[in-house]
Amino acid sequence: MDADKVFKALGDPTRRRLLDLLCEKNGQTLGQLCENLDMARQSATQHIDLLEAANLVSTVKRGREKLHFINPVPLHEVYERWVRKFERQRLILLHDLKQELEGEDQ
Amino acid sequence: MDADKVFKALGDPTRRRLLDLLCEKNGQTLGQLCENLDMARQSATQHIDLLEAANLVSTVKRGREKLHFINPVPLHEVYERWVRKFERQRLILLHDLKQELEGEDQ
DNA sequence: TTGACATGCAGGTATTTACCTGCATATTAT
DNA sequence: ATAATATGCAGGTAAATACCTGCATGTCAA
Repeated sequence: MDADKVFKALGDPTRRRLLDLLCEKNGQTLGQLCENLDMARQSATQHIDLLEAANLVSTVKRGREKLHFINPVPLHEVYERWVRKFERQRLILLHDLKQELEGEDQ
Repeated sequence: MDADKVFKALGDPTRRRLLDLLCEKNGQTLGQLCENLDMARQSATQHIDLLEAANLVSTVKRGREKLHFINPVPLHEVYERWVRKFERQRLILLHDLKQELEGEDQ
């Protein structure tokens, strides 16, 4: 998993919209996705290229069409690497912050 | 939660390193963090500003020092909004993809 | 109170990003 | 074969990003 590519891919509203669109209906063509985007098809392609580079979307050519599918694995890995670690320390960290802030008053 | 700010903040190795440093030892000063970064202090400040804007880090002034604390809440919200949704559909989506690919061969 | 220390603020630059337009290619349908 | 359709490829531009340097401000300690 390339955390950089995954987070950068997710750090754009157009690309998150694309993932949401594919969540609603998987396997859509480029044209179908573009209907919901309000930008030139070529621009959408560039966004999709980044999603593919982050391995968040896989594509399959069918004739002249390109079908797009979500790959949830990198998001799962992001969760394992980043979220769980923070979750585990969540209460501890909040406790530290509270103590530090209280220390300020004394 | 501003997904854009959170993901953009996470989409940079220096900022993820900062979060890891704070995970190791919460409440570090700017100077302490900079010792581990290999860039000008002013550059590190700009990264920290983005982490603060994304609400991933909170700071407290103590005398001439600035202490930094992790806030795990936005990561939790990112998880709720983005990861769980995809996890839920994980097997279904892989099944869809498998079927689509098999359909290609026929 | 003066010097050392920790941080803030103001710019400047090179790279990356997010768009676009124009044209080329490949596939399907008539 | 030809026209319509779906996508690919090659550039060009404006804005955002990630660095930097230089100087200002505020705090502590001798």
